[in-house]
Amino acid sequence: MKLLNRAGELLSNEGPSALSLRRLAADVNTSTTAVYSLFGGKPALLDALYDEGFRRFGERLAMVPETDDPVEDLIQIALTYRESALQDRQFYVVMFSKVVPDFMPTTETYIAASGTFVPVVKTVQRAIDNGSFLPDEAPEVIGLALWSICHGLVSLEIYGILPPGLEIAPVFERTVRASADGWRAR
Amino acid sequence: MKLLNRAGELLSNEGPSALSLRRLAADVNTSTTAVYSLFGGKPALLDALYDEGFRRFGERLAMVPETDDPVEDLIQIALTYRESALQDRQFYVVMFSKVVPDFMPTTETYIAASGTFVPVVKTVQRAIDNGSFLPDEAPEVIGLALWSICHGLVSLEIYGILPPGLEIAPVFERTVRASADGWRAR
DNA sequence: TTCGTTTTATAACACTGTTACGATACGATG
DNA sequence: CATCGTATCGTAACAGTGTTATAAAACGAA
Repeated sequence: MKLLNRAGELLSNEGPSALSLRRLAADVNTSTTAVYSLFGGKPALLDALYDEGFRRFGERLAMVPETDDPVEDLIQIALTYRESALQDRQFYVVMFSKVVPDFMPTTETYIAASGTFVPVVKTVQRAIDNGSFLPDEAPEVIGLALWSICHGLVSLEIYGILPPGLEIAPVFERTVRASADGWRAR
Repeated sequence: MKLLNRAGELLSNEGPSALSLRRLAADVNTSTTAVYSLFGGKPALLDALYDEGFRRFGERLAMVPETDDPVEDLIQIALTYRESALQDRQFYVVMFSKVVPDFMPTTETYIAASGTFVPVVKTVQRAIDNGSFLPDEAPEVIGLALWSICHGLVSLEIYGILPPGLEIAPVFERTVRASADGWRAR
């Protein structure tokens, strides 16, 4: 579908505010009505982009190889999280921020998006089975903690709210490692 | 200024999309031009709200008492962070998310907002001096890590992206404690 | 071909932020 | 007190947005 591709381009190249239906329709030589018959409106279009964003995201996270050191695997997943987000930052803000007021993903696409989180929980489970992490805490909780650190740091970075002059990449890695250490058996 | 108060109310009660200049002007029996002569436009109004939001935020964080256990103080700051954000969640999304496309705070108000972060760094410094945290890492980095965890978890919570049926408050606290433990001397 | 459904284009509606223009109000200066 | 200058305000218009009613066109099946 040309409309969806162009919408992704507009979003990536010029940001959410450039994604107007008239602009989008003109770019692919059609009319705004097409968006309504094919998707159902702008929220539905955003929903499709949301879905596409999580698809790419999940693809990249799933490509992180599985070693016999699950904690190190988590670190690599986290680093991949950041790289993916920065690579598709306009998609990222659609997925994790409120660029369009009142936009909420369909529960259907939301559930599909939640699948992105599964590999993290599985890796945490391996770390627990491994004895690296204490079994006191549910793997979902530990996974959520690591997920939140990634999300928090990356969104602060994308929005430019981080202290200036800070070399973010190494700080990100050390932070993730420190947080993982917090769950470690000792 | 009645305009700013009403803007805050609209933002808090009905969300960012209800904050239109005509609506706002009508609610205080004036005209949209007032916003332009008094503030300079909608971005400038948002800037004022941004400032107000960080002022409240910083006030609450500064109210956390200082004990002789700086690590515990950090935990309390984090819990206060979450409570404050949830209490003024509409302000929070203006401060930390992109509810209005292309809105960026003035560097002036941005610097003022950065002051909110100072108590965190100071408390981390006390924890390092105390011997609770290793001196290997700059206090800004540790502070940023804790700050990011708060931001990440809270924004996921506000946007409803968290796993349903999850009791968030205790998870939040355990997560923050685990992350603080990650920096601990051992 | 003919019928029915889907997709499309045009145009309008209601809404948004913004601004030019003129009127009003206010405060300090003469 | 009068006058001037500035700041504020109201009306109206402009350009842009998402959305929708209506009608035309395209397409596939009978």
